[in-house]
Amino acid sequence: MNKELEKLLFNPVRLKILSFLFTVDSASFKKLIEVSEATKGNISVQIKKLEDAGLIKVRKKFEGNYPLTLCKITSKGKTSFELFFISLKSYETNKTEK
Amino acid sequence: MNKELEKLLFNPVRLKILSFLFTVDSASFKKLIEVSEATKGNISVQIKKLEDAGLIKVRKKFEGNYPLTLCKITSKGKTSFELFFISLKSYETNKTEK
DNA sequence: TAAACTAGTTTATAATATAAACCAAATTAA
DNA sequence: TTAATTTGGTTTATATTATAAACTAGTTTA
Repeated sequence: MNKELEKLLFNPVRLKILSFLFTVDSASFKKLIEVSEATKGNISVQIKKLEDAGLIKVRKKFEGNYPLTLCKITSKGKTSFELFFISLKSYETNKTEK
Repeated sequence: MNKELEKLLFNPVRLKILSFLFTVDSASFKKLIEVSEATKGNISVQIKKLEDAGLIKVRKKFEGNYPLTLCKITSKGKTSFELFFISLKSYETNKTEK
């Protein structure tokens, strides 16, 4: 996994978003606020970063009268998420060598 | 695990340092540069942060004619490191719920 | 029609990461 | 012997990032 990608995912808010999208495949802006416990402004920025990196796809539409932002994980997002945890393992396994 | 601590460990360089100290119990500044692949300035700052948080203990002495900075993980550091990975699990387990 | 709410985005500021510059002393080379 | 280089760091300047606050644009309610 490349450095850029690791840096992107080494952030609680982005990792929570991606982690959640891994399970549900699609979620609203509102839901992501709830899941990540971050502010709206923060979520807005982090969604954009994940989108720019191609890890999620964002679709904006209207639900009734209100705007609705829907986020979906991409296949790149899925493999990146998995790779990230594989790379984390190398930190953790030190524990067993104590 | 509290928010401050999580934030402190949600950083590749600091996590690598702590992770390594978990295995060896004591390491030099030089060794930590090698392990973390970060610059001297960066390591210097991150060591201070880990020390301020009480996760590592730093001892400065002379080895022959040269200064030598030795870092050692504290018991708080050990439990923090373990707790951090336990909390990460909650992100990762989403994968299985797909 | 004014107040409050929804669903966001933008922006200002504070915090952080990092490289670069620096320091003090030791070593080596000229 | 003195100038250049190396060691083992620290400090600082700058760029990046995170975040809250302010804002946008429209909707609903009273």
